[in-house]
Amino acid sequence: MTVQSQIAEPAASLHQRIRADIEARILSGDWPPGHRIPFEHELMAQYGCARMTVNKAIASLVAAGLVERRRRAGSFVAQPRLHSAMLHIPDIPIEVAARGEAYSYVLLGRRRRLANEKDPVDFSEQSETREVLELSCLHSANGRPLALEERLISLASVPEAAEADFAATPPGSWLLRHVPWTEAEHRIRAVGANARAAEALRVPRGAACLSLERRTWRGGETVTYVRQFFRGDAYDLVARFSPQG
Amino acid sequence: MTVQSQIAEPAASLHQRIRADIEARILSGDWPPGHRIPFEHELMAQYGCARMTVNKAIASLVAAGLVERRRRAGSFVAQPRLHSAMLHIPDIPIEVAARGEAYSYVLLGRRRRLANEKDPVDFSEQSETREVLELSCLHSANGRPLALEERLISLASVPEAAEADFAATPPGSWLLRHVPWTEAEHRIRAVGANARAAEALRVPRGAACLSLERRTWRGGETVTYVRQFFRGDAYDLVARFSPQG
DNA sequence: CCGCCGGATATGTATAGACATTAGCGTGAG
DNA sequence: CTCACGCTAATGTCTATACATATCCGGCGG
Repeated sequence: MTVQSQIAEPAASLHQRIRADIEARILSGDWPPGHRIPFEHELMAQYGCARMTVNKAIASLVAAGLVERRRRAGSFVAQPRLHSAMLHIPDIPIEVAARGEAYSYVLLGRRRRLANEKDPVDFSEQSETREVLELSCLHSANGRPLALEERLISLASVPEAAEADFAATPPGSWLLRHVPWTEAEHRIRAVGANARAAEALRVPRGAACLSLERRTWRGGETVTYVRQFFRGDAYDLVARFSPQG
Repeated sequence: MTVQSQIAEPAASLHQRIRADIEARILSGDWPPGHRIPFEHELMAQYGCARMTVNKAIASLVAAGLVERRRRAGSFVAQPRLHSAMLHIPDIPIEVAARGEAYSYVLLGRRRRLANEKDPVDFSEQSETREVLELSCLHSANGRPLALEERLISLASVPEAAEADFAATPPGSWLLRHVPWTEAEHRIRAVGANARAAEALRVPRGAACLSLERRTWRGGETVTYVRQFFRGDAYDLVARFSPQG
């Protein structure tokens, strides 16, 4: 439990400040999923305010899905939800299993190197080392190639990744479980298979593939960049959503 | 202003009931965007409760993006936001214009007919008539074909569509502006261009295209089904999002 | 006719207290 | 030792009140 040393934005109202303080603790990983946040009466004492004020702050965190409350037990940091109602970050093994198919996976390459200008993401902002882990792997369902994945992981953001066994666990699944993220961007395109993808996916060159690029941030820091080529005939992305969050 | 004749769910708490009542008025179109909802003191009187209770109800509608409040002026139904922070329903003319390109559009076909079993959506649940408007059109940017669109509009849900001039306004843009929706589902795939798409988009057969299928509902009722084939080399979908709405 | 100013008004925030509800936990009975 | 029961601590809801703050609107003066 670290000292309350957050940047402490000049939030307008007290309940916003309380909310921001708690949110910062959660997003920083200081309070991991499952952690019990202080009781209302403790926060009341800490901030010297009425319970309604604390309640309003926590209620907005509940609305945002960051916190879950249980009577008598307390309020807890929610488990990160892999499925947002919107377009989510798919965990391929889980998706394949959900369709009742057998998932398999091969690690094709693993290299530790310095980031350079040709990389599709700029890792240099965040650290001088700029070390990245470059991985490539192939996901299959029922023995049939499904997706070729090429990934960069920032070792400045995720030093533990250097020791992870990506021959056993796909890097996407590992990251979803070990690294909280605050923002992501998908870029989805249809492309013809290049030589490398054609060979890995066992399709003719030029066959339609779905290219899914994703950048993921934690705070302002790039965590990972991934590009996945899916066989066009074997995968589709589905997103169900409403006009307002 | 219709009589309060909603289904009136057995909501647990008073502020939830107030919220649900207002939400129902908004989603039904009874209170259109821009409409001023009753003042807090009016709702207080109507429900015989304290202002904090009304306030809590309206605050949750603000959080959901359904309502905007202005001091001294009152609370208003928010304009539907075309861009949610997530994957939104793209309005192609606007997207093309935003890239600084010249948008053009041709209506290729328009037919009024009965829905049948071969349609990718089941329109039969909602009405006996099952009449649909079948449209096809081509979107271009700088004179270059961008997307071939095939669409079904339920005339039971949107009778006004029968009179709309889809030679002048693309059906997607018209619908976004005229019909509120409560839920949508995207299905995104990479496919090789079929004969029809190849000709319209002026690409070789089998060239990679992004297929975007979308079903849109209002309440439980299907409003429209659309399938768009984008040239793979001319379009990509971008979605930026956070773990929780 | 235009612009400035002040009051009225609706929302924004916060308080202190009250009662309801639920579920964790310890205790006592079997 | 185990199970059931009841106490109690936590959240859930609501009230009545207070003051702060932004802004629309009308009126007054130039």
